[in-house]
Amino acid sequence: MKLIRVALPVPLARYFDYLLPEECLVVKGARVIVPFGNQRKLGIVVDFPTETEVPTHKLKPVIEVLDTQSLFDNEIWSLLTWAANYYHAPLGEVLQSALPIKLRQGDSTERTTCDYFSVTEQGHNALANGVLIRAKKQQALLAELVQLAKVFEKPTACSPTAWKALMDKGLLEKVDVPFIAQSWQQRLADKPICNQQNRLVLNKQQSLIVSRLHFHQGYGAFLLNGVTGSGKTEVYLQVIDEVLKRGEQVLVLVPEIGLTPQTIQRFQARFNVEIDVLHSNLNDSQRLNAWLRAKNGESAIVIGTRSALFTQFDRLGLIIIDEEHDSSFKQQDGWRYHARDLAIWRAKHKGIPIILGTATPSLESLQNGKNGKFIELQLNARAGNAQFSRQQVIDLKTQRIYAGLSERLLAMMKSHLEKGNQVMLFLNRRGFAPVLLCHECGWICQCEACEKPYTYHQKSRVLRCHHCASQHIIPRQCGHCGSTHLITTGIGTEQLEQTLSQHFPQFNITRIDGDSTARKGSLEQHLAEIQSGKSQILIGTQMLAKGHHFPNVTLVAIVNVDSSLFSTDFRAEERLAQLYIQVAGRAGRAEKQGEVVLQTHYPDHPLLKSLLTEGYLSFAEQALSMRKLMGLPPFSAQVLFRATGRDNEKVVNFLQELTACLQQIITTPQWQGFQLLGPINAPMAKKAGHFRWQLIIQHAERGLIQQLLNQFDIVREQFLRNDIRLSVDIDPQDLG
DNA sequence: AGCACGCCGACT
DNA sequence: GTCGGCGTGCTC
Repeated sequence: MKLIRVALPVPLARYFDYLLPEECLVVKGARVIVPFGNQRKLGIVVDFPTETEVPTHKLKPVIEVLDTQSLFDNEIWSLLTWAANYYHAPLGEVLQSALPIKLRQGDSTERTTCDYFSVTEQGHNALANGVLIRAKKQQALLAELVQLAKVFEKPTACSPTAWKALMDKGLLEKVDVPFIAQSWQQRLADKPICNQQNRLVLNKQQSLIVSRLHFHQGYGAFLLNGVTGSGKTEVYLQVIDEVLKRGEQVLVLVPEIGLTPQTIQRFQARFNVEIDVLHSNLNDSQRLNAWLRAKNGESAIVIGTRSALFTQFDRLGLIIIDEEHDSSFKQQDGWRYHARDLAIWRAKHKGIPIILGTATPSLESLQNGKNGKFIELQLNARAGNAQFSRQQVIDLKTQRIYAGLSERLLAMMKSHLEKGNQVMLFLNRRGFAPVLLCHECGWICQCEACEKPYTYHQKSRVLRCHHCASQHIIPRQCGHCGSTHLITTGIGTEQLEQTLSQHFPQFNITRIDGDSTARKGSLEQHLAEIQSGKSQILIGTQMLAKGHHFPNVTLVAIVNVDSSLFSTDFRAEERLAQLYIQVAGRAGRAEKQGEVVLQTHYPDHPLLKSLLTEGYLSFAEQALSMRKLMGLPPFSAQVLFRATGRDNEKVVNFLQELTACLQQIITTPQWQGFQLLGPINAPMAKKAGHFRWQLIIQHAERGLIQQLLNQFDIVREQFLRNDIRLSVDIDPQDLG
């Protein structure tokens, strides 16, 4: 019997050893099914130890070996092992998160034939005889399908009910075609890679950048700082074109909701090559397919969000991160990796260029530009003759306010709407009102589990906790004094919608937030309403700001910026500035003068002033010097330890012990310069019934933090307890 | 993380 | 009497 060491998807910082019959062959990176406690689990083979510390009677044999080859090529294996190390996450979890769900469940990596279909003879007859005359949808679909090749894959945009009806009637059948992998170049045959007629003429700045990237060899991180509308996408497309011509593949990472149909269409219209878009509504088989296609070199371009970073390629030649500053590139649960940072690592080790594009670079990336780690490229000429938006700050102190809207803003809205234009309002609070309280005694109706006020939802007539998603009926009486005089305070998107519908009854309103888009496809539906001009007033949370182009919006307002100006999170101002610039870019495209409005009680706030009068880069400059003064990132690296548990006392004590232990380590001279911030209450001190405390470790040298954590990993075993959970977040983005 | 074992409260 | 709550401990 041989020994194999297996990484399992459990949050334990260790591997498990199993017995393997001598005659069984298995390689590193293959999947195995193993017994684990009284369950079976799928693990990845990571090593072949010659001896083990586990007493022999505890060793169990492997149940099944699933692969004869590793599922991970060298490139991705070294990325994942490095990442597991850097983010102090169990390798088992990291490896599995890089596989499509089907492979995590033990499915075969063989390409199946089940995705191929063909129209039967009956189908052709039915179409000719007009049998489907009363089933218009089916008729149309079938007519479309006969246009395709004799054997085809299921079209992505097709009604599932019509498809099923055709299958059930036997007009359509699944065919078994042996699968033959074709590289994207073979598939392309003699068609050109790029549809030249769709190419736009580049301005001087754009062509300089394209040729600079064209002549670049090997690794290089390019920070493409392009103001909204300056033609970033065209630069991407032309650089991609060059890479494809060399026979190499391209990976494009986009933010979570930035994957707009418009962007995808633009890629598809430009290139004749195979493009896989890792959409949120792909099913597991489609994801597996896309994963295999990229690995085998069948697709040329892969576009996807964060997790698409772990796609393997036959010949990867370029990585693009669009909207580089976007916080959705940081995974917020499980192992908390930053896809942008890992993408840079990947590009560096692969020796290929990476483009980080944005109109509002993160302060981290700007600093990397200054210290020479990134090459900065500027695009500041707006394409076409679109004008810059006019901006205005409304001082709420002197204004009468209706549901958060000043009289002045209402007047501006009226004038824009009456000219037939659209108006967009941002408010970062969904629901009707964030607080329900007693007018007699001040009692606040709050969620027991999180100790935060319930948000009042008027339409669905419930109280909802936005931190744990629990619901509560609306009480008729105060829970403290019994008074029936309960009132709401604060304003949410729902209330804004109500107030505006009273104010502007002649206009339609579309609201886009987590509540109105919870149903699948409803976001797309709402966006279509806006696009078609069916509604004129648009209300939304931050999610409305990303990527969508609404040419008829001429007035954009951020209803309240004050909470961001005085936040405990040092990144809040940066995010506000990014939102503002993104939003300003939404107004006044298409030759119409746009207006952007901020409402605040503090119009003289220095960062706000520099943002408005001198623009994002000078805001960033000022924000960077403040960060430097305070020793905050990017001038230091941070690690956040978060402890959670049911018993508040125990959690505090635990984290205090841990802090004391770290304190002990860092008092020696070799560990100078560390700062321990905490233990302090996490911004969400109680969430879903668990108390949360956190500790931030900060040091100017990233390497030293890593060394300390490695040192600490040894001691960490002693801290393993089951009533308290400890999570580690390297380079935390959200201190909440 | 899961899952089993184990010990105390409100139900047929 | 038992069903089931979650505290504690373990997984090669």
